[in-house]
Amino acid sequence: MVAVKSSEKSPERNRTHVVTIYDIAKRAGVSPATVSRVLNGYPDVSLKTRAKVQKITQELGYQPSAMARGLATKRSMTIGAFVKVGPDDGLRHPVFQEVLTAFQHVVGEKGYDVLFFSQNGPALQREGYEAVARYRNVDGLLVLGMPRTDPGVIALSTCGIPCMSIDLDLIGPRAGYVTSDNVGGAIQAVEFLVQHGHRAIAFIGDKFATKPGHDRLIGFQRAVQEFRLPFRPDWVLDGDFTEIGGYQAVSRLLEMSELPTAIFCASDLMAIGAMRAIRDRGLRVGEDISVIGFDDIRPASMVTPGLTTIRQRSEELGRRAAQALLRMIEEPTALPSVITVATELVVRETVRPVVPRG
Amino acid sequence: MVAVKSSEKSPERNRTHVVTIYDIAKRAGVSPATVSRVLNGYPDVSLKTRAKVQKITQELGYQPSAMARGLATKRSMTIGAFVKVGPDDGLRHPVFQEVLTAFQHVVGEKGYDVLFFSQNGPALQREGYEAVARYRNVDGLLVLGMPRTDPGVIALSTCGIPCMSIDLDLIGPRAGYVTSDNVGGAIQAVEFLVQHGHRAIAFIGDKFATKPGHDRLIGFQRAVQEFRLPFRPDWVLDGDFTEIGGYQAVSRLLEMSELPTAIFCASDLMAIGAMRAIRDRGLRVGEDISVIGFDDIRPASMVTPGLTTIRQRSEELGRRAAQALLRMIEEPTALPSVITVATELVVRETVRPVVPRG
DNA sequence: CCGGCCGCTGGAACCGCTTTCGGCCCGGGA
DNA sequence: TCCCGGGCCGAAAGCGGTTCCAGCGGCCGG
Repeated sequence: MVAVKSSEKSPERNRTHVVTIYDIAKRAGVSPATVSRVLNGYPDVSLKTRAKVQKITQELGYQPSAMARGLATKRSMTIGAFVKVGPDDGLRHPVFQEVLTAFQHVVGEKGYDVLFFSQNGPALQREGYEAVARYRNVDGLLVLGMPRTDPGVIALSTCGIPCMSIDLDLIGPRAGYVTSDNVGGAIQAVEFLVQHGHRAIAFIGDKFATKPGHDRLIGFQRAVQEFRLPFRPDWVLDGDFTEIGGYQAVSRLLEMSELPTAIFCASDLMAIGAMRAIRDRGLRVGEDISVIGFDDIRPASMVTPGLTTIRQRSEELGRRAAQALLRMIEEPTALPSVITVATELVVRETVRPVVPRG
Repeated sequence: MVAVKSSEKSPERNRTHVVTIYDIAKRAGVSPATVSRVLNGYPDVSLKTRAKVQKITQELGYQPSAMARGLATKRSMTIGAFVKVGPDDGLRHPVFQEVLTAFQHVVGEKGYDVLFFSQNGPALQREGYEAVARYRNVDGLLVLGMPRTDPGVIALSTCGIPCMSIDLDLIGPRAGYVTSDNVGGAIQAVEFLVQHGHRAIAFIGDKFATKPGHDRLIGFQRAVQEFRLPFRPDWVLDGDFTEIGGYQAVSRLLEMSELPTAIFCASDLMAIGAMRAIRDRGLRVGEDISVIGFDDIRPASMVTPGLTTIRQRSEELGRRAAQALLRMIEEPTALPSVITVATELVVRETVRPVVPRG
């Protein structure tokens, strides 16, 4: 009898039946529509009904379902993120970490969660970026450090989903981006070197696959021109934006017959590699060869001597991207924005006045 | 006429109507059920129908909807992640980054994406962790570095959703965790110090809010006992697991009348702070005072002298957590596992043989 | 020759929630 | 007194899939 009773008279307490708004409705003697209304805070419900529904909602331990809601609403309160993966990239890259935390913080306040797409998943491999984003029904997209060489990534700019990218110039009707003033920052770096008497300056960059790499080289060249420095093509090397790459590039550089007095590395990681290369060569960084980096990642302040560098305001990058994205999501007519945030010179100890060579 | 035609004769091409399996079904002259079957690769569909449906699916540019599928299926192919936020935590913490990338990599292969819950969102604040996880219908949970002081976090261990945590001992019917062998690692560290003749050893830890902090202290104490070292309570200090905390703790330490010959820091960040404090005090790290850290984060190899430390195999932590989680998700009867992964000593330059004091 | 099984397919009931449309009731102005 | 408008609420049609169940025809064994 007990068994019968429990399975017939209170079917809503069955096994693991999740409680729905129908359960609430039945128990409160109202319609599901009304329950939905109070749950969503619509105004046109009498105080009495509202109170009753809320009470029962509590009692039953009701939990809404994002999937059901999303299906009906066509909004998921989710931001999808494509972030570059690689040995020194993605979650592993200090700049990106800051960007991401800041980003998540501001979208989080509005109730969004962020979904990291796995880039080795079968779906992405087969269907491509846009398909995955659409599949998950994300309200917006963050694209972080992805290479511009991937056509699938470029396609995101025209897919209609609001989209902000960082370090990649995706623009489209619903796509904008934010980036540091990389060329300005590079000029800043060279200028600082020049102020210390350096005129023989090498540049370590990347294969120009990334926008920052490209822009920083542009900035370097522009500065060379502006300050009428000698330009030596064999002094611009590829360091792949990694520590080891920087090490190798500078090792090669130091074997040349004629040496620069300063090295501008387009990333701190490369700069740190460069510093090691210099030391391994028996030279002193600062005294013998000045080094300046770019990014101002955490380790820059930890190494000795402290790395002078151009700081990216990563927290601001993330914040601005988030704000712009939210705007695009919330007002369908909002135009996409391209935002560039200024860099700032942080001087530590790796740049010293040039001393005349023997 | 044209207008009429386009709005009456081909309603499926209306505005932005997303194409559904019904559209495919109609066009292929089959039922939606059949379409669903071929889309999901069920075997019981004739080759002819299958081919036709696939062709039309292509033509129409059909995209499935995760929300609809999830609603019907009760699976979301999503792993939810709660990761600690804080100035030196979460995405910003080097160990966690490795863990996360590895984790995402392995779950990604199985088609899962990972959803980072925003911890400042209104929902989480109001409803709590479990509610949010349930709301999003995640198939599994990753809990990373969350404090054990939060009852909401503890509750996750019994919420029924498969759950793996790292650096936090959540266990329950569907909850396990993976952690480094923190006490073993700490013993390893002390042992190495002892082998170099050190007997006066200080310990910098945290407020014991975190499991790693707690366990490393336990390990330290156990080692002290084992090697019959003098135990000085005033030589165990709180460094808050941050660089600045380590700096401050060691600064205080160095003002004492009697100094240890070596310092064991329960994290590399603190160790790096410690190194700076030692230098600022006019002492040389290594020569005057040895330092050993824990974690082996990237900067550990970048500072000079290179930091000797106990490495956490973070990549393995993430991988194992992912594997265990997948197992729990895929086989409902799988028992939760608690996994501990061994640490490994990496010797660089901050530990030197003790020299007798003046 | 007939019953039954098997391969294939369609019908339809969900999954849990939102939202439009309209109805009911009540108060107030004409 | 009648009508209109507004506050409150219910019915029902989706949103896009999945899956159980039943049905149909053909083939095989008895």
